[in-house]
Amino acid sequence: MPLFITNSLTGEKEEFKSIIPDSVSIYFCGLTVSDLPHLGHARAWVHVDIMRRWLECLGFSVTYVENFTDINEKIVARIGEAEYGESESEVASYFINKALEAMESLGLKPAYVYPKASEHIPEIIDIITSLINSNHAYESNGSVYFDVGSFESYGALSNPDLKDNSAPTDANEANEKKHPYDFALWKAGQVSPESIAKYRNSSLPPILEPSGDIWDSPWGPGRPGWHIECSAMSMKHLSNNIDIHAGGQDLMFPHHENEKAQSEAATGMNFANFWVHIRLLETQGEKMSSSLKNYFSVNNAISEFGSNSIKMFLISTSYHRHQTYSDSALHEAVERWGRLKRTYFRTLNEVKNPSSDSGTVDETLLNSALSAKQKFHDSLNDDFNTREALVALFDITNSLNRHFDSYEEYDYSTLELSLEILHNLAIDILGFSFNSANLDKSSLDLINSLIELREQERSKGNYEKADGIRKELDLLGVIVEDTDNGPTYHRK
RNA sequence: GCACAGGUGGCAGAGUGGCUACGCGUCCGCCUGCAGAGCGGAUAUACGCCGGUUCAAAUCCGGCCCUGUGCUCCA
Repeated sequence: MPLFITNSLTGEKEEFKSIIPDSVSIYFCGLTVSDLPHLGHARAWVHVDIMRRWLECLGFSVTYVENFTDINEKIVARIGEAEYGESESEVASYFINKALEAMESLGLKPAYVYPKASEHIPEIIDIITSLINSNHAYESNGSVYFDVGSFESYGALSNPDLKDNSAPTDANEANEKKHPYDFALWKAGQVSPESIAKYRNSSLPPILEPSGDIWDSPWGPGRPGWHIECSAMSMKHLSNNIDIHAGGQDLMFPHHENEKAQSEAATGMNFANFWVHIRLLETQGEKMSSSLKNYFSVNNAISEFGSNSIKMFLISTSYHRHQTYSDSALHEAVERWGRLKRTYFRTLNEVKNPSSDSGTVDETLLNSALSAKQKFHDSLNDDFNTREALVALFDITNSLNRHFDSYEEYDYSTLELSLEILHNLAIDILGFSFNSANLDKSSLDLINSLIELREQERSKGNYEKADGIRKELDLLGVIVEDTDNGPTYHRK
């Protein structure tokens, strides 16, 4: 079964074909860095990370680019707040570092490059100039707007009602534009105090002077529009025609619609062949977002539940359906991850310290492992259905546990094969990590001697002492479990 | 209002014409010094509403209701 991806442009699941054989370009519309990344961002990241890993697994060489929007009124609004910084660029780099940290703790594969809007002003000016020259854009009072009427297929992605002349538009821009849907490519001057007032923390002194960084341009000093930044970065770091342009569902209009229009008007080429939109994470009936102040930051979530459990939660709903955050859903994810991990280590410990080999192949286990692998592949090929892929993983864990509980002697060759499959699917493709942080040698020695001591007490029947030691270990974050082959432990 | 996506058991969430979803939770049993894990079984009469097509509909068609997102800050 070949890979099928839902293309927002057509609304259909389409067979994926890359522009260049064996090579895929992906651009992901990254964060506007005006706040800490939250679980909603993590959801998009984790799903795109799996898409990228799966394409690599299919044999494609993937060039993955993810930008940071570091020019934005919301960033300006936070100047002088807490330790964020005294200028737009300082605030932006503070939050960029936070985002990069969050990505690392989520175990995401790094992008080929993380371009920043502020470092692409010459490219942005070049595109705007060519749009003006080809009559797709016009200058007005030192600002430049894209002329929506000049681009025939405007609206193909999001289907807005262009006849609606009452469409909401920025009051300050209304007089400068020919059509309400025309959008700014370049905005004259700095950010006005009024336009950031609503984003400014009310406990802070208001910013009274026009502020934010500005750059020179043929139309006078000003700032680039939001949409043109991504066009410039995508074209520079990938090409004029890329395979996949991904982002959150909330970016479809106006951001992606406008990116597509201006890019295609400028180059005459299809900007992206596949548009992929990740549906949003909701909490209590509304989307999780910085502006609604209902978010759970990635770092807080990870320190409370651990990176793997968070990932388990986020991929337990496929990317093209929205997901609801709740405590019980998180709890379920913690349990699901625990089940996967425990079976993995149960098998690994057995394979590392084999007892007697049955010498026969457990056909049930073998077939289950092989068909689960196939099911996993089919699931990801079916529009990256991560929930179905997880089902395949649990098919393997169930078969392994059943094998252990059904026989006295084990089929080690199939155990090893199953373990290898489990490792490949869970680690290489879904990006989980079975290795908890490494302990230093003295901690390991301490744990081992405590476990040994507990065994001695147990063998003497001193269960009270043994349970006390188990409790101590628990406080150290170490869970001891007694099995037929002696005690094992894992970290919380 | 317009556009798009959804509505599935206690929860969560796959499934696109006939076949137990996986899981979490709850209950019972086995195992165990205990705990945990695991296994076995049970529970859940599930498919928003109303029509239609069909031997057969959660699945296809039509209408309606509801939810979310977007409609110039947003993953």
